[in-house]
Amino acid sequence: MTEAALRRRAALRDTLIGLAETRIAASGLSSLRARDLAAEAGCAVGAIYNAVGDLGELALAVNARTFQRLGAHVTDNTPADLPPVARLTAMAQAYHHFAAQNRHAWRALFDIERAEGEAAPDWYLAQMETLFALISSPLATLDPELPARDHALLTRALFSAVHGIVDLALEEASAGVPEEETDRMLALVLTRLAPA
Amino acid sequence: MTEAALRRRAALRDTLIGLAETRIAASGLSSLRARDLAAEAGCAVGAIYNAVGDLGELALAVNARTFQRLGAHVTDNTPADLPPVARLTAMAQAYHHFAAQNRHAWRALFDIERAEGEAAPDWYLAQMETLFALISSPLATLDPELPARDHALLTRALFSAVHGIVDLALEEASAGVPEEETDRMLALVLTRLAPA
DNA sequence: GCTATCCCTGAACAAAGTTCAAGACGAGGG
DNA sequence: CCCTCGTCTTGAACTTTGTTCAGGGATAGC
Repeated sequence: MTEAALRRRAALRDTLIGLAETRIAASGLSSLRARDLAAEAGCAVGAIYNAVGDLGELALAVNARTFQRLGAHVTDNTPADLPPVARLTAMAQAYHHFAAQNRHAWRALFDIERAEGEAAPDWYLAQMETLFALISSPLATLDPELPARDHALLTRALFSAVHGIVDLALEEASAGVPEEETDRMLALVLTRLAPA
Repeated sequence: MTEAALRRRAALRDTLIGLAETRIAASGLSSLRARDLAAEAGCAVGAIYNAVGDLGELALAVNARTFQRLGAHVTDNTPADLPPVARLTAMAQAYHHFAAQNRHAWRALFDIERAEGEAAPDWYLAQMETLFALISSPLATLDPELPARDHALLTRALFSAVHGIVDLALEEASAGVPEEETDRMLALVLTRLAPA
């Protein structure tokens, strides 16, 4: 394959990822449709399968971008000079706000179903580690006595707990649970979890 | 419609729910297919749509049963005479075990996507309340000073946190996270959350 | 300018949910 | 016992969607 052909292919790939990102942000993962994409990108349906493996791969590419944005958002909204509990709370609330403002894209992060027993892709695990690392350090400051094993466990647990609270809150946001309430929930839980 | 016809219809409905339950338990929500069901039930595809509204409704019926079983499992595996923190831990671990032993059915509880902005069905909310009530009472014992508002918030938050921990743990169970580790995580979190 | 290669096109295929015209069936009356 | 009428059942057809592929067209190398 020649240079120019490779570039054309890559360009189409980028166009498609961009379109997919917009679509997912606007209407969710399930609104990703091959024919729509082809129409928007001005190419034939078949061309999509030359640029990306299939729609699932396209969704994964969007998820990779979303993960980046999520990580950046949390980092940017977590002042470095806060005491540990406040830091953890700020991070959790930043996570919450990102999820609330990017519902569809955020949902898509967890809605892609892997085939039974298939492992998560490496970049996904790496991104998870990045988020875990953010949690890990204030926890260590807070409680230097904690055995390494428990520390790792608690890190994961904290992330999962925050994720669960945000998940169910947004699930029922239609039922009128206001965002501040969720923020208070997060603060409440983290405050209680924090002191050893 | 005559008596007998109504009974036949109800019988087919039950058959279908049973088949759907088995299928979902074995291979997950996405393995529910109209043609397969018809073949197994020994009827034509069209007949399904006379017995139940559509496949989504069938999945909801299965979820209602799963919710019953989940509630019973948690209740049955939570000794009444434990001190509050131990009670909460026992409940969380019972929740975890049910989810682990009934992965597909449990997943289906949360995998049905409601249309944007549509409220959850009443029986779903009622079942949630039942689970919340189980959590609420040991929390009250533990911390009678907590304002009612915070108490309600903390109840929801606790449930969500446990749910999140179980969810991510099972998600990555393929990556070799053993069940005991998750049980320890739950115990760790609840122990820390408990004392005010 | 020729040829060989590879890409793009869009029609076709394969699932899957859902609908519907037509026939079968059963209940009630003659 | 048979006819009639309404209802249920049937399975083919329609729809939507992802994916493939044969064939035409462009492009690179000579």
